Amino acid sequence: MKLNTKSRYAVMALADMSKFPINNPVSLRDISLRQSISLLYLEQIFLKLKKNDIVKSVRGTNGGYVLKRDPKNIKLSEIFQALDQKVKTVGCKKDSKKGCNGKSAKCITHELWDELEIYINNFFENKKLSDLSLTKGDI
Amino acid sequence: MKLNTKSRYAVMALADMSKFPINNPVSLRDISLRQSISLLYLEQIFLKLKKNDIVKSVRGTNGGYVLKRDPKNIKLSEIFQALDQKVKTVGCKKDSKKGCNGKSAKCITHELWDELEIYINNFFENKKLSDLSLTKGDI
DNA sequence: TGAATACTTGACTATTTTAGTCGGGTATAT
DNA sequence: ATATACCCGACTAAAATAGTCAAGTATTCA
Ligand code: FES
Ligand code: FES
Repeated sequence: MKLNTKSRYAVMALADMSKFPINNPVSLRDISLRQSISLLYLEQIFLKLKKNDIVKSVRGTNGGYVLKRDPKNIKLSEIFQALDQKVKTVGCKKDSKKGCNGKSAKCITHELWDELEIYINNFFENKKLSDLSLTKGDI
Repeated sequence: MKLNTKSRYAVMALADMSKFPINNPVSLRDISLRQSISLLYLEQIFLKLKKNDIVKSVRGTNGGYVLKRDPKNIKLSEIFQALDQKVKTVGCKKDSKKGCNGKSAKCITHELWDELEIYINNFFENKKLSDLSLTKGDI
C-alpha cells in the first residue's frame, strides 16, 4: 500500500498556499521553489484541483492560484477525488455481484478489504486542510 | 492507494486453510482450484509465509501446508511483513533527518502522512486471521 | 504596444512496480 | 518406481507512476 506523489504533492502545495492570505494569488513557480516540486508536474495537478473547485486561477503577471474555500472546509478526501485517486483494497468491482476471482459470489476476504477501505477513507474524510497546523517556519 | 494481489491472495489462501482441521495439510493445488489463484503464484507466496513461520510444509504425496499457529494468533500485519509488503505513505526515509524533497528537514505534510501510516498499520495489527469469521459455505 | 509572467492542455516517455510464468529441482507416501 | 507436492531463482509482459514537452492563451506593467 503506497501513497503516490500526486496526492502527496497536491496536499503539500495546498498546505503551502494556505499559509498565505486568502485572495492573494500564489504562483506555482513559488510553490515549486519552496517545496521542491517540479513546476510542470504542479501544473498538471492544479488543473485538476481547479476543475474540482478547490482552487481558482488568476492569470497574468502576479497571478497564480487562490484557495476557493477556507482550509477548514477542504477535506483531504476531496483533494484525492479531484486527482482521481481512490483507495482500492478490494480486488473486485464494487457494484458487481461477481467476485475478484470471476466467480459469481464475493470472495471470502471481500468483507475484510471492504472494511479496510472504509477505514482508510474515513481518515481522509475527517481530515481538513486546516488540520495540518503549520507554523510559518514550516515553509 | 491500492492493495496488491500478493497480500490479498495470501490472506485469502490462509483463510481458506483455516477452515480445515489443523495439522491436516492443505495442498496449494486445492487452494488454487477453490480460490482461483494461480498455483505458481501461490507457491511463491507460501515460500515466504513459510520462511516467516506462519505455515509449515509437509512434502510428498498428500502433503501441503499447515498453519503453524492458531488463526487467533496470526495477525494480518505478520502476513504483510512476511511478504515484504509495507504501508508507505510518507515520501521520505523514516530514519533519515532529510525530507522527501531532499531538504534537510521533514516537509510540511510529513506528520500527516506519518499519522496515516500509523492509522493503517493499526488496522492490520488488530486484525487476526480468525476475525474473518468464515462459514463453511464461503469456501 | 510589447515583453514578461503565469495559467492551459493534450500528448508523450522513461522508469518502476506488479502480477504473474518458467524451468528445473527435492522430498515423501504408496 | 512413480506420482504428488513442495522448493527456488530467474525471467517477462503489462500496467502504473512520475514526470516532461510543445505549443499555446490571458493579463499586467513599463
Ligand atoms: S475482494 Fe471483492 S470478491 Fe474478492
Ligand atoms: S513525507 Fe517525510 S518529509 Fe515529506
